[in-house]
Amino acid sequence: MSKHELLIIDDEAQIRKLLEITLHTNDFKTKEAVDAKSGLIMAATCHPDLILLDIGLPDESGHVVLRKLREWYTKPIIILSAHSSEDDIVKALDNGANDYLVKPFRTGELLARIRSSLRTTTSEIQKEILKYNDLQIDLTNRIVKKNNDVVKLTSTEYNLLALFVKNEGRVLTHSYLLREVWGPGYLDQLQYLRVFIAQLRKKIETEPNHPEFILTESGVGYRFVIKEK
Amino acid sequence: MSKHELLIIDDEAQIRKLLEITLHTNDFKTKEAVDAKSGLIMAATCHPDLILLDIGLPDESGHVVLRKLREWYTKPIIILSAHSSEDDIVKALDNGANDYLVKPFRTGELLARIRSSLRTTTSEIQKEILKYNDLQIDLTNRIVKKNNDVVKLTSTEYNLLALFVKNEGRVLTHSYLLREVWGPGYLDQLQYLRVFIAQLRKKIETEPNHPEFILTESGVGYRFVIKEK
DNA sequence: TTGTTCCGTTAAGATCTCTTCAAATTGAAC
DNA sequence: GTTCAATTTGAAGAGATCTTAACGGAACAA
Repeated sequence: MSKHELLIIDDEAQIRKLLEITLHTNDFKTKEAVDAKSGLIMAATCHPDLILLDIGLPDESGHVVLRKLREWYTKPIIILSAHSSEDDIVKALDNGANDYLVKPFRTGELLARIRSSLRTTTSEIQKEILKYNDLQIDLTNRIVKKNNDVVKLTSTEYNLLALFVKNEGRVLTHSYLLREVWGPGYLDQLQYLRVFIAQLRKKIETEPNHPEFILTESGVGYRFVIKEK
Repeated sequence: MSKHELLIIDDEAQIRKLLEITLHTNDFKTKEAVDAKSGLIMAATCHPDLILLDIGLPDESGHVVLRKLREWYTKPIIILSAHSSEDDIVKALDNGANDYLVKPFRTGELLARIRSSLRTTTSEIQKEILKYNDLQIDLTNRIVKKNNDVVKLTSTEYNLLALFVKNEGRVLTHSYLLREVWGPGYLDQLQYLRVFIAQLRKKIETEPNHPEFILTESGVGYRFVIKEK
């Protein structure tokens, strides 16, 4: 689980401290800003995964900050506010806020709303593209490229490669690979593995007979490694 | 602006009536269900753009309904509940709810939260008209053109194409396509998919037997790609 | 050296999956 | 009910993928 970085924009030191402690104990990283101006700058420079924005800032209304952020910032913004009037809430939500919590808020609820917001916006986009020298693997789109050319893999070849990538650096035994890719009924079909390893190497290795990525661990299995150049 | 269709799952006739009136005057279409069982069936058959779910249903807990919905339903779910305990809220949000409103709620706020939820999940395609070489797709008006001639698509064909366009470059598995276009009860009707892919290709591809846009990923699904020329 | 074991490579046939066409069925509009 | 368009079903052939088996090479021990 990669740590999400949140930006807190709030002028009250007490609230910032509370948020910081709560968020850190729940595995989030935080950045903090005390007013609108520094908040906008910090959002632009550190690209947080989510912004907690106080609506009552000293230098400028949070509503204005929200509009300015939304000109370019597409990730979730949760409003924290002492005002609970319907007008404020509707205005904030229509200006692009993802959620609105009235102070004093319950920390458990805040955390759940943060998780919910992060979930909905990262599940769609969350592009997981891995690059190993001239080999590039896009796990969400199921695309593999070698020297920027798309490599056509069959479904079994892809499943095998994905398994290797997810266990980079680790030795995967013959039986583990067979079980995961073909199923528990194929534990003795070692030959399948040999054939498919050969095919994969032919497609993704620069020199298939001197493999750089898929190494043989004789008598045990195979290992996918990345040699940094 | 195309009308969004919302599904209301609530056992109180009074609330349903209130929601119906509020939503209709704000340009939403609604469907209604009075208990968990009919709610789940209706969600599966009419594919609403958002679900308003009461947590206190007569036949089954809303939490259970929420979990069952989230096994396949990916669009927003907003919880309406008489309970305001933090436990309930956190549980619902962590089970996949996008928002949680405590009854009695303010209708203006509800509407703003609905708009906010719909915005985040449909914001992907803001471009009005998409142009891919000689293929042109207008998602807001449901018009598709090939070489500037309007292509007549049936509703199923269009839904399929729209789904591809929204997920350009990504492999969409057979089951995903079947679930999104036909519904979760059609996961084994692979043949439907094959027939409709063929029809779509005949209509939008220059050479239907050498597809340029809709590519086959044998054993997995299909992928919509744009080859920059 | 010889034998053994493990691994890599290749290619042909078997099998699974996809495409295509067409007929049957459904459902909506009149 | 009739008509028409759309969807569903079925079936044959084409295509892609998997399976199998045969062979050669490398590593290692006797």
